[in-house]
Amino acid sequence: MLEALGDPTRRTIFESLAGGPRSVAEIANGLPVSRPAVSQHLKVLKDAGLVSSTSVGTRRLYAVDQEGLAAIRGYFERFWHQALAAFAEAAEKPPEEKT
Amino acid sequence: MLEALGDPTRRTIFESLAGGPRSVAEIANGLPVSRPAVSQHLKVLKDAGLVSSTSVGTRRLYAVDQEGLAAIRGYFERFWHQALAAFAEAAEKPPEEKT
DNA sequence: TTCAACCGTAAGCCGTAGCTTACGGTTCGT
DNA sequence: ACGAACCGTAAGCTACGGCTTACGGTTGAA
Repeated sequence: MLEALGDPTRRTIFESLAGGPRSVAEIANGLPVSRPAVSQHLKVLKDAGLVSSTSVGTRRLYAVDQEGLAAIRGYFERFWHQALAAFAEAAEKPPEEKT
Repeated sequence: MLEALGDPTRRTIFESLAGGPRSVAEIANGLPVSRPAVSQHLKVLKDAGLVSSTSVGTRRLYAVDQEGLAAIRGYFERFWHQALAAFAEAAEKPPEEKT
């Protein structure tokens, strides 16, 4: 899931969807890559559950998937708390390593 | 920064640091890769500002960098709110596209 | 001071991710 | 019914990322 956002181009595409749904051609304009490339990236993002698509006429509108974004948010939230807890615990028992 | 967490192995390493500081050899044990590989991954994570290291004797203890983690957390937090705002706005004016 | 433990870096190989071009399928307009 | 607009997928090339092996440097112990 995070590997989908690892690629810079894909992350740019994802961020361009934050302002609302967009079509493939719209996204491709303003990007230094071809339209098929964008299409492939969108497929990856969709498989990762980060975006959703709806057909409108001949166009295809892509938008950020709320659940997917929430999942990532939750991931880092948990990570954050866990790291804080470990840090606090290590602050109390300073010399206690070796395993 | 997110591209550092794109690689699965690197993400595993990062997650293994959530429970507290660890040495390179400790991390390498339990992973299906060699120690130098772990070392290289740690370098990437460090350059990305996600981990920090301290020398203890001949060992090197790596730990998650609070600031780096906070930065990522903030990134998704902002993204989340922005996406919500765009979604709410789109819910009011249904037919209003074309740019 | 010599040996062992622990680690970072260089060199090199190999798989794959990302890009482009080319093609075929839908859908709307005329 | 024909053409144009919009898009997804296949094929193929290239660059790069991740891994291993090999080496050298530093620290602590005997």
